[in-house]
Amino acid sequence: MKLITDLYLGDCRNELKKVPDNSIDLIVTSPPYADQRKSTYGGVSVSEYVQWFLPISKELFRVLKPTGTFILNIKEKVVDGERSTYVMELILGMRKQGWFWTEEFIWHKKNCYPGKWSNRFRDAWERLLQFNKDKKFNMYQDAVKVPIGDWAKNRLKNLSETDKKRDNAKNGSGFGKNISNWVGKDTVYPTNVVYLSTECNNKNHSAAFPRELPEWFIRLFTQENDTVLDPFMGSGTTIEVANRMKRNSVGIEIVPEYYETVRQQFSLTEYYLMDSAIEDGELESTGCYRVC
Amino acid sequence: MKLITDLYLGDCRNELKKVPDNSIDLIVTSPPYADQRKSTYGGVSVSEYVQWFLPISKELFRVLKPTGTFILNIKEKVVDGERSTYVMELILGMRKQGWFWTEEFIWHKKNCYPGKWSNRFRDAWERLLQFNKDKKFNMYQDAVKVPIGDWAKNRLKNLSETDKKRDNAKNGSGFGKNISNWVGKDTVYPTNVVYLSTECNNKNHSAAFPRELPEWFIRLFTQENDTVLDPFMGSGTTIEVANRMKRNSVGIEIVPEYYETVRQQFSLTEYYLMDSAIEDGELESTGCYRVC
DNA sequence: AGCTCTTATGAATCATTGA
DNA sequence: GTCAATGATTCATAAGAGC
Repeated sequence: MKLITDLYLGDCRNELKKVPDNSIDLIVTSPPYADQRKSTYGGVSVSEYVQWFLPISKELFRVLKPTGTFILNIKEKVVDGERSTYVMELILGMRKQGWFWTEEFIWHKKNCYPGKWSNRFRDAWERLLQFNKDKKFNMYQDAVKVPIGDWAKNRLKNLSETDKKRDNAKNGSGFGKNISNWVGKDTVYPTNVVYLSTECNNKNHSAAFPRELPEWFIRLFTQENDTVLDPFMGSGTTIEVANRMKRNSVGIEIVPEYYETVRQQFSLTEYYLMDSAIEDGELESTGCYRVC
Repeated sequence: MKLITDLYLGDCRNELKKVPDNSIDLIVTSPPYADQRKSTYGGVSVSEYVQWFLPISKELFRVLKPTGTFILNIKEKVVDGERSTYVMELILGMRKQGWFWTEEFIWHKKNCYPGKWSNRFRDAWERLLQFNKDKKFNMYQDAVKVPIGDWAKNRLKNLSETDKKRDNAKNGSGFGKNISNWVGKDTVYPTNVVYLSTECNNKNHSAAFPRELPEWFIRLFTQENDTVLDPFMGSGTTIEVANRMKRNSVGIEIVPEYYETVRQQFSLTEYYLMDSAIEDGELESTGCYRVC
C-alpha cells in the first residue's frame, strides 16, 4: 500500500477546510504558545489565545474520525508572577464544542530550561492533553508496552550516582525494592507520565519536541496506514515520524521556510523508505507526497 | 521556645473560624477528593465539590499571613470516562476570592497505584497547586537544594578556554554561561516536579501522602517557629512532620478516630522531641499540644 | 566498537532601566 | 503613573569529535 503525505502551506484556520470530515485517526500538535515564537508565528497574545484557538479545535473536531484522538501539547506561561488560566479556559471551551477531555498526560522534561528566580523554580513539565470525540476510541496499549528487561537495564544504567544519592536521602523508598517487584514480568504498561529530554540539536535542524513524543502517541493511537495530522507542522517532526512508521500524514504550516524545508525532505521520501527497508530487512512499497 | 500544636475536632468549615486572621505561614493539605472516602467524609459529589470547597478556601485566605503560601494537593477523578473539570473550576473560583495561582507543582509518583484499564494508563501524577495572597511571599529556596548532576564531575575536571569566560548563546536567547562559575558547586535548585514514592505505611487513613511531600514544602516556605495548618489532618502526617521540624502547627479533623489517634500521638510529644534531640546531638525544649 | 571529552542550546522569568 | 525594552541568571542533555 502506498503511503501519502499531504502538505499544506498556509494558516490552518483556512487550510483545515480542505481536509475531509472524519478522515483523521490522530492529531498530534504543539501550537505556538501564547506570546511565544513571536518572530516566526507572530505571537498570539494571552488574552486572545482561547478565542484564537477555539475555531481551530472546532475544525479539528470535524476532521477527526469518531474513533480518533487529539493530543495537544501546551503549557501556560507566567504572567505578572502568576500562571495564566488560558489553558483551563481552553479545555472548558473545547468541552462545549463536544470534545471529551479524556486524560492529561504529563511530559516530565529531563533537561528543562535553566534559570533562577526568587519566587519559583525551573519549569520541568508540560501538558499533553488528550481529547476525544467519542468515549470509545482506538487505543493500542500493547504497542507501547515496555520490555521490562530493557526498562530495568536502561533505568539502572541511566540512574546516576546522584540519583541514587537523592533516592537514598529519602529513607525507605529504595529503588532496588521497586526493581525486585518487576522480576519475572517481561513487559509492563507505561503510566500517564512521559519522561523525556527536549532535543538539543547541535545541528541546523530545529525540532519543537523530541521525536519520541509523537512516536509514542502514534504507536498508542494508530495502526499502519492510519492517518496522522499536525496542523502546526513546524519543522515536521510529527509528519516525518508518522511517515517512517508507515502512517499517512497531513501537515499544515504557515511559515514558508519551514514548509519548504519539509517539502524538500519529502522529495527524498523514497530514499527514506529504502533506508527503513534495509534496516528492517524487508522490502517496502514506496510513498509519495502531495502539495495541496 | 516552646512549640505549640493546636488540634481541633470537627468540620473545618466551622473549626477554621476559631483560627485568628493572618496567623498561618503555610497551609499544606490534601482534601478528600470528590466521591472518595465516602465512608469517612460523607463523600462530596463531583457536582457540588467547588461549592463545597470555596467557603473553606475563603476561610483559609483569612487565616493565612500575607507572606504565607497555600499548597493544595488534588487530582480530578475520572467520571464517565472523562477527567472532571472541578479542579479547574476551583482554581478559577479561588482567583475570584483574591488568591493568586502562583504555580502548579507536579508530584510524579515513583510507584503509582497498579491497575489496568482499556482506555487509560495508570495515573502517576497529582497536582500540587500553589496559591498566595500576595505576589511577595516567603520562599527559602536554599533549604531544598539537591545534589548536582553527575555531568558536573567530568565537565568541571578541566576547563577549556571558552569555559573560563562568559560564552553567550548564539541563538540570541540572551543566555550565556561561564562554566568556571560552576567549579565547587555541589548542590542545585530543584524544579517544579517532585519525584517521590507513595508511602504505604499509613495505617488507617485511606489517603497515601508521603511525609517527604509536606516536609519539602515546609522547608521551602517556612522557618523554625513558623506555623503550619492542615485543615484536613487525617492521620496527621503534615502536623507530625511540622512538629518534628520545629514548626508550630494547627490540625483540624472531622473523624473522631483519626483525631483521637493524632491526639494520643501528641501526648508523646516530649518523647518525639527527645528522639530528635538525640539524633541532632543537642538538647531541645519540649513542645505541647492543646485540644481546642 | 566503546569510551571520554567538548560544545551548543532549550516554548523562561524577573528586576531594572528608559521612554 | 504605565508600558516596553534590556540585562542577568541557570542546569542537563545529546550530538559530535577524538582516542
